[in-house]
Amino acid sequence: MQEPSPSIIRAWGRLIRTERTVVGRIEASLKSAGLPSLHWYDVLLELKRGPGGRLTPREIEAAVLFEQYNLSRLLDRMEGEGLVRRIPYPGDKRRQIVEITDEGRALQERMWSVYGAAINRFIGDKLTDREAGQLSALLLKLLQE
Amino acid sequence: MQEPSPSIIRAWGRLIRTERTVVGRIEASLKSAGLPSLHWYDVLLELKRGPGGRLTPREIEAAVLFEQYNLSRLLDRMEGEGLVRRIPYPGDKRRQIVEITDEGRALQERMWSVYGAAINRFIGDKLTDREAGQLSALLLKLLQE
DNA sequence: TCAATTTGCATGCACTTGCATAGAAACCAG
DNA sequence: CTGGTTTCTATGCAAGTGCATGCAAATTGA
Repeated sequence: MQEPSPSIIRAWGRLIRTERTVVGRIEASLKSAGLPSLHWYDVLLELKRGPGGRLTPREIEAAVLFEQYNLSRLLDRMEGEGLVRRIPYPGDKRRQIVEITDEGRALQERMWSVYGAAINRFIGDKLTDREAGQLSALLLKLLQE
Repeated sequence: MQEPSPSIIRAWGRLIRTERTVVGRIEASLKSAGLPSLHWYDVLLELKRGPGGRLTPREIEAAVLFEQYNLSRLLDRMEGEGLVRRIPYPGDKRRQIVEITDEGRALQERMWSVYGAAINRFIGDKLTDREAGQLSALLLKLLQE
């Protein structure tokens, strides 16, 4: 095997470590405010953005990169909390539509007030907009293919 | 709350998504080679680097950013597989020393041949060394504090 | 048109992680 | 010293995740 170059290895290590650290900090902010985790937020936000606050599980899955079975059970829990509602998909009985409830919208907003502040604190305060743009561009290269 | 700027939000989203995607690709490489996960590798590598192949759990924890209870149980499993050995810490009966075994070293090497190749493929092929350096520098800023 | 395949979602089971806390040893302040 | 505190590791229990597979509905193709 051709050894990866030191700068590549370093970048990879930093990517993992940084993600873990920043996610940890942000999750801690949410938790200490008594709010659920980022996964819940991701789903709520996607739904809110979807047409009429609705998406199919497959669409959510693609947007947030969860496994099908994990999303299925996450939706169970969120439905149990009254944050989303599953309704039948007209014309295809295999599929379903997930719709965000008013309660779900309210939670998304409450979460954003904490989450947004955490993003400011743990990212916004550390990078200029220009640097953030550079970072996004570099990360995009890794997503290719 | 002061809304985070769009470029900050975008960078944050990319960070999570990229990490998730690349980790997923690399884990898939390991799995399809019948090898254990990155967490195991991280522990093996830290130990191998430690003096005499030894570290305390706390040292490993700090290096790899695992939770104490998760590391404790991961070490149980690794010890069960004969990759690692726990030995008493002289002079402090609360503590312990974890030592990598020959089998552990062998596994670390087998994993690296797959892992290193995956890093090349999923990162090395997508970034120049110069870009990797820029990425590391930007991520380092996020780790500060 | 209908058998075979694919698609969408759910679920049993084992494994892993999070949380709280236990228990033992070491440390520290008076 | 010694009683209270801190440090280090382990663990019971609940929650979350991965894997394989199930079932039902839709789609495909000979």
